[in-house]
Parts: sequence; structure tokens; C-alpha cells
Amino acid sequence: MSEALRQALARVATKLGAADAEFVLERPKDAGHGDMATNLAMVLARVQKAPPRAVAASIIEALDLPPGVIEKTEIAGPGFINFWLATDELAASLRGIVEAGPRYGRHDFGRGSRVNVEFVSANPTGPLHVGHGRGGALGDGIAALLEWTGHQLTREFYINDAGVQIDRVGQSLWARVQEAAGRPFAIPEGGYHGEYLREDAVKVLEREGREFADLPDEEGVRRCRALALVMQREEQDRDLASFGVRYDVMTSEQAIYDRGAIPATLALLASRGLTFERDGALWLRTTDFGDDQDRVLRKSDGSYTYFLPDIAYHVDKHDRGFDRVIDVWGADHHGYVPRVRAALRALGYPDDFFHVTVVQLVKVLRGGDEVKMSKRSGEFVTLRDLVDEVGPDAARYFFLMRRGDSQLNFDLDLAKSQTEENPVFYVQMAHARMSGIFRVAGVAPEAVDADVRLDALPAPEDRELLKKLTAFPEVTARAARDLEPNKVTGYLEELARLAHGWYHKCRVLGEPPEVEHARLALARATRIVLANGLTLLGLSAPDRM
RNA sequence: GCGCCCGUAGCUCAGGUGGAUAGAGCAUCAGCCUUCUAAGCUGAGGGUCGUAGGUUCGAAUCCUACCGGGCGCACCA
Repeated sequence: MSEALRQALARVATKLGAADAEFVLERPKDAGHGDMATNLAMVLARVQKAPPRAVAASIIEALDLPPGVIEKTEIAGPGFINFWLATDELAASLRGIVEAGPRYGRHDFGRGSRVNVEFVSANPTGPLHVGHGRGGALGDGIAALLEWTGHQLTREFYINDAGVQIDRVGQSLWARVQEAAGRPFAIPEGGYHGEYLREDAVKVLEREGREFADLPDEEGVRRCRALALVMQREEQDRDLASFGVRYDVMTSEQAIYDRGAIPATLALLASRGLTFERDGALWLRTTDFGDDQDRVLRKSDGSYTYFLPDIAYHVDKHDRGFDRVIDVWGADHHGYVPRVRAALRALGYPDDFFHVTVVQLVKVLRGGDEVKMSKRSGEFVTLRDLVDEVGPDAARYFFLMRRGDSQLNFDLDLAKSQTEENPVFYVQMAHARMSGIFRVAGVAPEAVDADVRLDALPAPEDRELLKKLTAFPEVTARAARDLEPNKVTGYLEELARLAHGWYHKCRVLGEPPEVEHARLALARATRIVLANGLTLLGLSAPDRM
């Protein structure tokens, strides 16, 4: 409903000679300011060199809208124009929600755009921790938002299976195999001391036989490296699946090497004159593209830095035809952003091709105290433990409800509590209550048509709730634009609050037939929006709790 | 030392890209309600938007400096 108004205002701006005017059309928090308000007059006042309130009057004069949309306009404050919508317009919105059903809130403005969202991408060296969980929830939420707005989307996981770290896991696992066979052993320098490798070693001996431990060290390490890789990947996939995250593409770093992409990328950079030699190493001139120092691609000992395969990987994504690539990285990698951006800029990719969303660290709280990550005690660190304790819905919701770039306090007690203070519970309960009305009435929500007159909704709560429902498409659009799923959780909490209040105040069943029918339609629409929001975020929308 | 992120009510956080008297939830206080699932309603108190300057009709929002917290700063991955 706001779209028609927005377009009408844009037409007026054009007529007044300011076609590119950037104005805001918003829903005022103060009910006294109408249903919609715009600052267009104040924006135009600058160009027109006229008092804002006078400009506002001429805007209203020039506004051409079909009849039955706006009931009243008003010039207020320094030059805001406030609009009150006609009730027929709201009734039409109610029908629109019910007709769109599960598609309500979707858009197609992203049509034709191919986007890749890469997230988690944990090293295959151990179990996922809570930070990965946050990256997983956020990456998946961003992906879902882009899908809802019509983008063609690929969810991708990058496996760092080629580096030194995986070698060290292989050595560490081999040591644990020796331990499990009752032999002297030593975890190598820089190796992995986690308990999980002990368990893996036992599995290895079960699967491969006791004589596996008798292999020469070199072969044992080599085979342990491969086994560890498979086992850790399986573990991670299982954890991600129980968390509701699935991928379209898994890309192996090793495969990029095997394909010869490394020398190819090096040649590409060199042919463009972007590299130079110094102190026996090969450098990329990233300072020409916004980095604060040049970066080494090939070390003086002839081996490559991690930077080069990373460039090759992004070149690969570009060559696969994506218009846009979004990487979700942990805060500990954010210093790495400028050099990758510089490299891609150097290759001539558009600036909006590459976007990094950084997730800050997660602090887990129990009983008000921080749960420390402790290797010694093996205390609660993994995503699996978290999901086992609070469930996948609460875990996802808590990771999503804050912006990625602020630090997150994950309150375990709150996440588990079955009270209104717990936002997940609160939102899901609102959905369950809407469902409960139909259960008691003995009718399916789908059987209730939305062909109602709005005068049949007598309470101000009816109208407030409906107005909130009509804001949902704007929320998904804005959340997708900003890549911020927390805008959806925030909206759902506001909607749930209104829904609970409405439920409490406005009786549905047993009212006069016209009122009962209209409120059933409103309950149906509310249930649709709550379900769509929850589904978008990868959460369940239970009918009873 | 340098770079990036953050700093808004007692707590946790919003704040639609510069607009109206800075908002919500929780907590506190005073009342009410107990229903289609108890997880609701009304009101009150609570703020130097980290600090100081600047930009302009207008700044929590943009710029500069400083303070505090976090992360990073390799020919590591």
C-alpha cells in the first residue's frame, strides 16, 4: 500500500523539477502523525528555496492518487506531510495477505542477479564452535533474505583441506592412534590436543584394525591425514544439518590446486603488471588498490601464501558467473578484507562484486556468568552442545537477533526458558495462539475467506495489528538490502506483541457473525505473516506449544 | 604504534541512511486482568546518545581529535 503512495510522490517530485530527490516515506511511531509520513517537502525546500510548509502544500495540491486510498492529509511540524489511509485500502491489504499466503513478503527485485553466499567454511580440523554457529545462522539468514527478494542463490562452504593445519591434524591423530594402541606418543609442536581426536583414534583402530598402528610413521601420518579430513567433515556436516543449515556447493581448496588454478591466477596477475619481486619473494601491489601495504603471493622459499589460493578461489567464483559474492567471516579475519578487496579491484571486478559480513564474537552466559572456552576441562564450547541444550530454533534465533557487527551475549538460561521474556518462545507462541483459535473453532484457517468489510473490526487493536501486517514486505526488502536478518527478528517481536495484545483484548469466537468472520480473517493473516517470518529465518512455526 | 568494529535508560538492544518530544523488551514502582493456551493491559520513574569540537535550517546519525571495550596488524593459516 505504501508503494502506490511512494510512486505518486516521486511523480510530484519530477513535476517540480527534482526527479532524483531522495525522500523518506515512513510509518511514524506516533499515531498522531498518521499512517504514513514523508519528508519530501523538506527535501524539495532546499532546491526550491521556499519554506518547507509552503512546498508541502503544493505537493498535496499536485498529488494524483486514485480515490479511496488516502482519507486525509496534514502538514505538520517543520514540513512533514502525514497521510491517513482509507479503511477500504486496509481491507484490500488484508485480502492481499491472504491471497499471497506463503509468498507474502516475497519480492522479485533481485531477479536476474546471481549471488553466492559463503559462510562457516571452518577448517576441517575439529568440531564447530559457537562462533561458527553464529556465522551459519547469519549466512543462511542472509541467503534466505536474498532468495525471498528474487535473487538466484548459491550457498557455499569452502574447505581448507590443503594447508599446514590439516597436516598437523594428521600428525596429531597418528599420535592418538599410538596412544590408543598403548604405545608411547607425542602430540607434535603446534598440533591439536582436543579430546575428540582421542575418540577418532579409537574409531580408526576399530575400522582399520589393530595393525593400523604398526604402519611406518610416514604412511600412518599420511593415512591419518586423509581419515581425519573425512571424519571432521562428516562431523561438521552433521552438526550443520542438525542446526538446519544445508549447502549447494562445497569447494575444496585442494581441488583448486589440483586444477592448476594457482599458477593460472599468478600468471593473470603478472600479465597485468600487478606483481613485483623483492627479497626473493613475489608481491602483489595491493597498495595501489586501497590496502595499506603490499602483500606476498609467493614466499622466498618458493611456496605460496594463503593469500594466493584465496584470490584464485574468488576468481573462480567470478568465473562461475556470480554477480555478487558475500563472504561471512569471523572477526578474527576482518583485517584480511582490504587485501582481498584490493586484489579483486586490481583484476577489474566492480566494487560491489565482493562483500564481507563480519561476525563478532559470541559470549555464552549461564547464570549470568560467562562460560569460558576451556581446552583443559572440555567445558561447553561446541555448536553441537549448544544445539543439544537449547534446541535449533532458539540457537538460530539468538544468533540472528543481533547485528553481525556487534558482540553477542548468548544467555543460555533465557534461550531455554518457556516464558515471554524469551523472544523465540514469545514469537512462536503468538503463532500457536492464532492456530489455537482455528482449532477451537473447528475450521481450517484456509477455509476462512478474507472478503470482509473493515467496519466489522470495531477495536483500535484490530486496525493496529492489520497495519503492522502490511509492513512485512517493507521489512523483508530492507533486511535484504542491508543483509541484516535481525531486522526480521525485531519486526516479529513487535508483531507478536501486538498479536498477543489483540488476542487478549479482542474476542474472536462467539462475537456477532460479521465480527467473528472479520477477526478470523485477521487471525489467518497474522498467522501467515508470523509463519512466513519464522520460516524465512529457518525456524519452526508450531501450531501448539 | 597503525587499521577495522563497537560505545544509546539499571540490563539487553532498536533507531528505515540528516528530520517531529531519542524508542522497545526486561527489571523497578502503582493499579487492573486471569479469557479462543497463563506467558496480557494501563500508568510512573529512569538519558549530557562515551567526551570535546566542527559541518547546517536541523546531528544518536556526517567530519576531526580524544577516552573506553573488542578484533586484527607475518614471506602464519
